[in-house]
Amino acid sequence: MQSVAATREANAGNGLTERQGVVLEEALRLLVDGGEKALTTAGVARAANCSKESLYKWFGDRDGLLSAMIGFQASKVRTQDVAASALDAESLSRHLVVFAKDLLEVLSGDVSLALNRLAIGQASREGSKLGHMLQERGRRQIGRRAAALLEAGRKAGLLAFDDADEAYGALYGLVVSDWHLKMLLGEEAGEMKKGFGRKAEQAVSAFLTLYGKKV
Amino acid sequence: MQSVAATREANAGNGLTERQGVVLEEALRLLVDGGEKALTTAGVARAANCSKESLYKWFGDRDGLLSAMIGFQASKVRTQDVAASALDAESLSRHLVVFAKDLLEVLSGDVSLALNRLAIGQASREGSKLGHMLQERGRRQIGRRAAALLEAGRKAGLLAFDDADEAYGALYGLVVSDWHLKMLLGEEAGEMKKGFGRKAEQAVSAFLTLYGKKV
DNA sequence: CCAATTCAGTACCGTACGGTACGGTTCGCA
DNA sequence: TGCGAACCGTACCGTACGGTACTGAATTGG
Repeated sequence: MQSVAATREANAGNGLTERQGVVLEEALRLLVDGGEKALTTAGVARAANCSKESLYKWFGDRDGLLSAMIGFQASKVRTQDVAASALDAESLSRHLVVFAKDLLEVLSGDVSLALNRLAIGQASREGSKLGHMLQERGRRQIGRRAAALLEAGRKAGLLAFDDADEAYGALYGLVVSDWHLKMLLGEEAGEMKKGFGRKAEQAVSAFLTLYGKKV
Repeated sequence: MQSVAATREANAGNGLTERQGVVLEEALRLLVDGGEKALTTAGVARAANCSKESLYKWFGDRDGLLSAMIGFQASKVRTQDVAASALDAESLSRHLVVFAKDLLEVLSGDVSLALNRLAIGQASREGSKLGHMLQERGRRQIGRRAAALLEAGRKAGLLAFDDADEAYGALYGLVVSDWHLKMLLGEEAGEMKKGFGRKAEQAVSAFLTLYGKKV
């Protein structure tokens, strides 16, 4: 995720130069370390060894910088699709557990938490532009991966549901419960991560109880 | 919830004078309307017709004001306990649906969303004091109500679970899914509220499939 | 009727931030 | 070698905020 290759790809996808990518990386680090309050234009310029003038030239204003940060980070996250072939009950369960663990890992990541906090903090005013962006470019991605997995399960006769969104909502809720909110509120994520594996398996087991086709 | 009686009770519980309660009420209104950025000391003083000096005398500093706002709001929410007697399968289900609807109503409330956004925004620095406070005085309350309900269901032989926290986590996840996050990110809550009833019933139905004792 | 307390209203101070302007430097290119 | 674009570093400006100090009015208790 943090590799130079991923960064370069993200730049290309957003029409950013490499230098600008480095600056955004540094801005994200500042945001993760100190929250929105630490994300000042002067601070970013100092940390990235660039001038404030360049920041305004590249990103317009502070909000433009925030948007660029979200877009930049989102374009670094690539979700590989699962081969829809050869699904049996056991492999479906395994895929679901992997998905659940990935979901928990993503949601508990430093940068994800920081960006969500940022967007939530700005949600009151300004029509929640950042919130929509985060929703669209972040959650939609992982939602599509889940939808594909669920659809494959149904096609293979292993899952039974009418509304895919409803089924996904149940899966998401069983996996995440209120952990995301707790982490957003500042609960130490370090100690929670140990329980992710067990939590993911329990959630998938419950999900299959609800939506798995009886055998 | 917004009645004068509730306000007075909240004041008494926190050692606040009536005047201070009015000020906090006004501060909450500012926060709901304009987010944290709109919650300036001068703004609160102007809106509440008090002096900044009084604000600092009563609450110490800005953080003290924020803490007082959370404590004030939390002490206005009273969760009535359910009579543990006369539980049959149908009444348990009904109670669970009511709980689920209440939960969704609370989480989608203006003040709740604003305070959660506030605490989340401050979670990066400062050891997330507000986050813990919100967690302790807000979620714990409703968590206890749910725990009591689940325990009553188990005592009556209607529910089967080993770990009450795990069962509550499943119930919470099924009910809330990712709606809370979406609302925190700024999704219009107005249109969602119509679906609360159906959502609550579906969630309870799923929960009973998982944890209801077979008959 | 007076003294003490409380508080509203305002003015004030230091600071920090967003945004702009400018001088100096590097680098690519003709 | 000369030229222009890009850019760093810094200085600067206006504003807004947190927090403090002061003044005058209202209230209270004796």
